[in-house]
Amino acid sequence: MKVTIKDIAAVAGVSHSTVSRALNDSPQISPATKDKIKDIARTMNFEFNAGARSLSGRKTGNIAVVYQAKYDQFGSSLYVSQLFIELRHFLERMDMDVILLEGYHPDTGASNISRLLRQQKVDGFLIVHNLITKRDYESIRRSGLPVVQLHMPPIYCNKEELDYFFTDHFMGGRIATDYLIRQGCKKILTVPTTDFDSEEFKLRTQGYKQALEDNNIPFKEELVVAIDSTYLKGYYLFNSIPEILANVDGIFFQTDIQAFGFLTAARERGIRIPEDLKVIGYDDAPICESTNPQLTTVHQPRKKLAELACDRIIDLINKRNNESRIQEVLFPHIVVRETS
Amino acid sequence: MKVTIKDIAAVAGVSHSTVSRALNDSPQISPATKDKIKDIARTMNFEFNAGARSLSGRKTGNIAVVYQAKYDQFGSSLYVSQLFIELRHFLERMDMDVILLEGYHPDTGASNISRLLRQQKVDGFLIVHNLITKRDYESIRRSGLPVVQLHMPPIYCNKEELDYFFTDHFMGGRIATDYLIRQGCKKILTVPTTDFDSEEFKLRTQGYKQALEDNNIPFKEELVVAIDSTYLKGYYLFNSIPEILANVDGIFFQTDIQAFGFLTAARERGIRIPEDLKVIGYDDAPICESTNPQLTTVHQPRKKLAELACDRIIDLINKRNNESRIQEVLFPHIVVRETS
DNA sequence: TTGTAAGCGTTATCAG
DNA sequence: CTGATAACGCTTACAA
Repeated sequence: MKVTIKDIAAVAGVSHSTVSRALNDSPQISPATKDKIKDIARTMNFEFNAGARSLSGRKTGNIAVVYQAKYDQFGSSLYVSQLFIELRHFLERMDMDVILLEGYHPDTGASNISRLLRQQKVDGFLIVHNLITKRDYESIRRSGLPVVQLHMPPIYCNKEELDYFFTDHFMGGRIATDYLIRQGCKKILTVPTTDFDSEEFKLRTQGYKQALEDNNIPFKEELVVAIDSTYLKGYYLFNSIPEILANVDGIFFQTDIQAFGFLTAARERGIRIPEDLKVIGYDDAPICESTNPQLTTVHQPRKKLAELACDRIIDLINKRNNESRIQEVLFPHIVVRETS
Repeated sequence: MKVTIKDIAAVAGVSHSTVSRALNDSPQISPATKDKIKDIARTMNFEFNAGARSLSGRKTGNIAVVYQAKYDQFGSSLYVSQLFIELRHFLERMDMDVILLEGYHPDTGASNISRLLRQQKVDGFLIVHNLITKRDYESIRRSGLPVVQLHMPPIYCNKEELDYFFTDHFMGGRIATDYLIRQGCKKILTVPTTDFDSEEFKLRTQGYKQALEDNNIPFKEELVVAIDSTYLKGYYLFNSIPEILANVDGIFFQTDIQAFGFLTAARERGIRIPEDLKVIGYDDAPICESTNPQLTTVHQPRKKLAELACDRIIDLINKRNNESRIQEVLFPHIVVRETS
């Protein structure tokens, strides 16, 4: 039923090792036989048996994408889920399958990374998760498998030891704030999220501070108000901090969904945006174009990020340019729409 | 470095086959040695080598989840992505890894199902996709691997041949409409999506018709208006069909996100909901609680669905109760909130 | 109840 | 350039 290299060998009248070499493009096979064998393989609908291949020391054809499930589909996880679509997209093009999982078993807390390593199920790790243990990074390193860290720096591992592709969250916060200042805002509120595990929001807030300083605007602690990354919390911001909002002329929301909720509430109250108050979001989620007015936001180059990460991990798997780490921090940029 | 059953055998002072049997819970091994071996395996941090295991005819430990990527994160794919979280959740508890992929290669259109089959990379298929070819279903059947169809019936395969777990979309449309009628609505608009590939919306519309008929309300073609499953299309419904909306006292949106957009527009126009107009959505997405007023909607039992499907595929993989198909259609139910 | 040995499909080493 | 052959780690008759 299943066709193996031996079946092909029989048809081609050669040994199975010749078939293996031919299909793996070994230089020691003559072009003629190579072509013949490849033809036969194609017509017989041959695919390498994944188990056998991995057993005899070659690739599994699988990449683990390790992420952190957050159950709010509308918060930061929205960005991650979009990023994931891009990742799978590139990997599929390279004929890699994706094993998607969380870092730790939901019940036992056992490390999925260490399990996959011992099972030898994958050829590399793409990590979109900042809370992987030092121990796990070390296990991966000992195994010799490649890791690429994505989106955010790890907390329990020195990032210099890794290949990584991040977006510059500090710069994101800075350009967002600077943009509002250049639009004439003087009293700017920033709204990070209450997801305190994520370094990214701290960085955006630092960028916010930096922009204020650059423009000689004194920083005020009370103008940093963290709320959950949900529509509803954005919506009810007027209820939770009315005095602050009354004295503000610009808001930098650190996720789009918060801004979305806020915009709805603002319109109900007749607040004119951007005339009375300018608003900028973060992520450039598809939802931005849906708001009314359409949301000005900070775009994170998720597609580029995914592409770089996939190219890199494939290179590492194939031992190309693997003597040194590649570490890139991409700049976000502002997408000007109607709220600013 | 990697620990194998031979290493364990050496420590335990038995043969590697005894170790294999013990760890696989073979009845022919004495409880004493079994315990001893399991202990050693645990302390040595042993895991079966996935490649070797699959080669020698046993399980890969992988399940393919085949879905259809839709790039609008806020439409029907939202429901699917939530369903996927539930699926992975259950499978992870059973120590299965998930290979998530689309049915067909984005560039070549080659079947991923047929590839996985030939590569022998997975133990079973969970299909959340209605456009898989007949040919692929046949390949799976020939391979002897289990398939469970989820959420929606396949278009190119007779569903009676499969194990499946669906929600009853017809009934969903019917109860939604019937509920509006019992709230006093007489002229009810329904808004399916323009995703014409998906049978589910046709079924919901049929359910809508049935409810009208049950209540002796004449069906009118013009009261079925398909729009994209986006916030914005919902929002602009007033612009696209003003006359129709003026003469309607209830709306059954077939996805929540459409209703969400509509509600925003309605409030801007001072339309009182539910007093002037009652609205019901579909899916019970997290966003429902975020709308103002909160959206009454049809809840699809996604968690239950995921659980049933995972249990079933595990049973099938282990050849339990596999003589006949299990086919279940779950009923959705209404979650009453504030728009009705 | 346990051990021995063959075999799964592939790659790699060594001859020729 | 090609063919035998061993090896990868595991399961499973078959023997004991």
